[in-house]
Amino acid sequence: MLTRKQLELLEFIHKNMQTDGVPPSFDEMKVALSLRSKSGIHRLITALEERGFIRRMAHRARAIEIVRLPESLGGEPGPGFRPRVIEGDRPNAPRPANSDPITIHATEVPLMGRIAAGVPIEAISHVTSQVAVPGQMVSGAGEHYALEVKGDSMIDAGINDGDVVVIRETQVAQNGDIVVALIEDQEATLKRFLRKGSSIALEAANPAYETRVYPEGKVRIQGRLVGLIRTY
Amino acid sequence: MLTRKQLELLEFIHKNMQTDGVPPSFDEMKVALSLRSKSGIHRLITALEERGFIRRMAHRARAIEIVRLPESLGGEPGPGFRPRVIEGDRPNAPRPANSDPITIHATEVPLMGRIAAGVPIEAISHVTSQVAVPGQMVSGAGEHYALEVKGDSMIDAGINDGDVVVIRETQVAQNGDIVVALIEDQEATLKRFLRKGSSIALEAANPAYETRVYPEGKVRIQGRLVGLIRTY
DNA sequence: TGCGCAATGTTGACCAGAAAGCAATTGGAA
DNA sequence: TTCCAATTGCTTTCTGGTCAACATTGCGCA
Repeated sequence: MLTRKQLELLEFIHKNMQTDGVPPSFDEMKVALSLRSKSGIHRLITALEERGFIRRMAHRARAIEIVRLPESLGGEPGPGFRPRVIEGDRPNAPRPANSDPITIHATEVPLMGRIAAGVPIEAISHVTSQVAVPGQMVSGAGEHYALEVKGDSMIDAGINDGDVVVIRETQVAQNGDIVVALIEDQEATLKRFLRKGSSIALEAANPAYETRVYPEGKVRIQGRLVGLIRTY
Repeated sequence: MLTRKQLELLEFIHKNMQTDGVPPSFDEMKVALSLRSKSGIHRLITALEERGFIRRMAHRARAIEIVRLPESLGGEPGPGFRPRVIEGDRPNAPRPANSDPITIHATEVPLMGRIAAGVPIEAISHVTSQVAVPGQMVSGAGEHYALEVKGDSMIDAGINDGDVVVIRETQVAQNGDIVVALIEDQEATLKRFLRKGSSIALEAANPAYETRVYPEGKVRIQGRLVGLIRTY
């Protein structure tokens, strides 16, 4: 599955994680493989990702994670590794009867009901079902849940009626974040968050809706938008 | 199940992986089996893949993986063997190490590169990685794949730059469907499909882009949009 | 014995990927 | 803003994989 160079790099990353605790930077890898340019490393990394040995986040320093090791290295990936085996049915790609379940990097989050993106309709209620989401969407810390969007007030942000949004639970938000906000402990709504002095503006992404401004105490952030899933 | 030659090749690949850590190239296999041509190897490899003994990626150097070995070679491919094990932990919800696999209704589809939603950029290329998608998105028949959207021409349809779209392979489309269309066998683009008599209009969802009309023969539908995944 | 057929062997052309380098740009973080 | 890491574009060289066409071998069977 891997070429010599790819294997060499994977070994190096693995060793580095064991000794240093962190993945190496591109420059460190460059030195380790005696290259003069990082772009070579970049390509090897891409190849490793494509082959499913590592996972990474773009544009993040040292954001590499070893997902599996080739048999020849025969070891477990890093400590704390808990593979979550997900039985994925893969339509039209019949697996040989004897093969193991295919493992997919995904997670399931609870669908907690609907959220208004126009006039607030109803507060977050109970779990209605589970939705699978790609793993990278919920990476990092925090609890996550999903909501179905009702209304068209966020349409200019590419959030349509019927979309499912994935929310990370948090009490804080930065200017410009799209958040789930609970207004006066009553109504939950999905809006863009803007702090203006001591008040908070909740701005729709649709000129037909007015921005509403509340004093700080009236609004509680419940979560921040981290993903969106739409099925046609 | 296997012919003599196929078994011989499989044995060689296995030995090679054990000693070198990497699968042999076609040329190395050619030498090992005393052949004068790689194409014989190509056929044997194809046969082994068909019979489920190996897995591979087309057009990739040394991209062979042994999935199982015939009983005559002693069963298991080796300790530590784990097909496609990919991390999928749920942050803050650790499970006991010995827990059973959790079944999630999800599927993985190959990410095939980028697609222009503005001016066509590049045709669909090769697999860059895999993305997990909710099961219901790819239900029904057909092969599926994912593309990363470049450009803003579908922005009024809620498809933004950087979104990942999930495509079901098909050669036909209905009026109003959003499709991946290959224009003059050259450029792939994501547009709304509209048939007007014997010509086909590919319409952007952004007033800044013109609708382009082609004679029927110039446009080939490659797939239909069935889902969208966005990570913030 | 000779036919059909599948597996195998060979050649050679062709194209794509792997690897490497340098330069320029973008993105994130301090 | 400044720094550093990561990404991307482009080029070159070499290795590796694909494919079509055709020849050969060996086996089962009428």
